[in-house]
Amino acid sequence: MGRQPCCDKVGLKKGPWTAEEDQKLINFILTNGQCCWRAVPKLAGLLRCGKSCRLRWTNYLRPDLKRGLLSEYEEQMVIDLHAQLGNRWSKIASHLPGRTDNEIKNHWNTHIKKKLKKMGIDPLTHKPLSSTTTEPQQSQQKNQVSKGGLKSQVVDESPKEPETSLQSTISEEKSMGSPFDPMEMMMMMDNVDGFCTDEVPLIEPHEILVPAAPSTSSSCDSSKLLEELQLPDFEWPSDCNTSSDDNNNNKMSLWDDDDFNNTWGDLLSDRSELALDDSLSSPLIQCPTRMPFDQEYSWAYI
DNA sequence: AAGTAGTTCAACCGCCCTAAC
DNA sequence: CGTTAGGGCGGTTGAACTACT
Repeated sequence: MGRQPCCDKVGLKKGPWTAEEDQKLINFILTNGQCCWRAVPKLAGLLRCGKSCRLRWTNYLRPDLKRGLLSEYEEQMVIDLHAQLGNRWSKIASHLPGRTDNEIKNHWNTHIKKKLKKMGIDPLTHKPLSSTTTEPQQSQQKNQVSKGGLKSQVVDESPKEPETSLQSTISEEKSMGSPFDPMEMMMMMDNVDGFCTDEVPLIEPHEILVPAAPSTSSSCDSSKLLEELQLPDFEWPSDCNTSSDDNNNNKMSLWDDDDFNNTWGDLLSDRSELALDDSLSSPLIQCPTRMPFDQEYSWAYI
């Protein structure tokens, strides 16, 4: 007896997301926070499976995402964390604010792997290529194992480190005499960004945007829901079409980022065109208090 | 300019884990 | 305690883009 599919795939759309779909998803999550993903497509009016919505949100639409290539810092961080954690991309990503596991995985496969090979380092073992077994054998092994679903064995090819904290793994790394000192890196990032990534939990948008979401919100009645919410003062520009608007820049300083402006800005700028419920926009604009995350965590690392 | 090969990355697939029943 | 559903994760795919011939 196999598992039932996560959703009824009949009639569901696949492939690239359109701007309209993005906007629907964004509006829904801004309004309701992240609730049951399975219900999201239905409630948001999307012909997508819930999983697809979650992926789209976490990998692309989340406002706290950095876009663009990884910096030198981040790249080095990924390399070191990979040496410690293996292909546990989500764990690696959790140490890089604004980066997704998918993004890091892709970057690893397309850039870092090559880079390491060029440097004569085996990307799997992080040891000089000459001292490791040939890669074809390893990757073959890996494929066999992963297809068999025995993930614990896959992990074995990376250094043994089941669930130890980064701190301890870092000390191991230090004792191994790695030229790269991740602790130092963390300290540096701490200084640069004003927080230590280890200490700051990644903020989920529902925590940010719907801090007072009532537990009885199952009905997803936005007008009622919004009355109960104390939404942060996002001050969405009422008219984003005026591109060189300084006020807008100030208002959007949290996400002072081209990509953000290209995606969210564009999407939100034509809210009216899609005949959105006014109740969606007004609380966001009128709510007087700016949330603490704004100052403390600030997405300004973008 | 056209064709081909290589590269990138968003999205999908299928398995695993875990909480709820 | 077994079953089920939902969410999360890592691996893979394929369309779009770029570089090269």
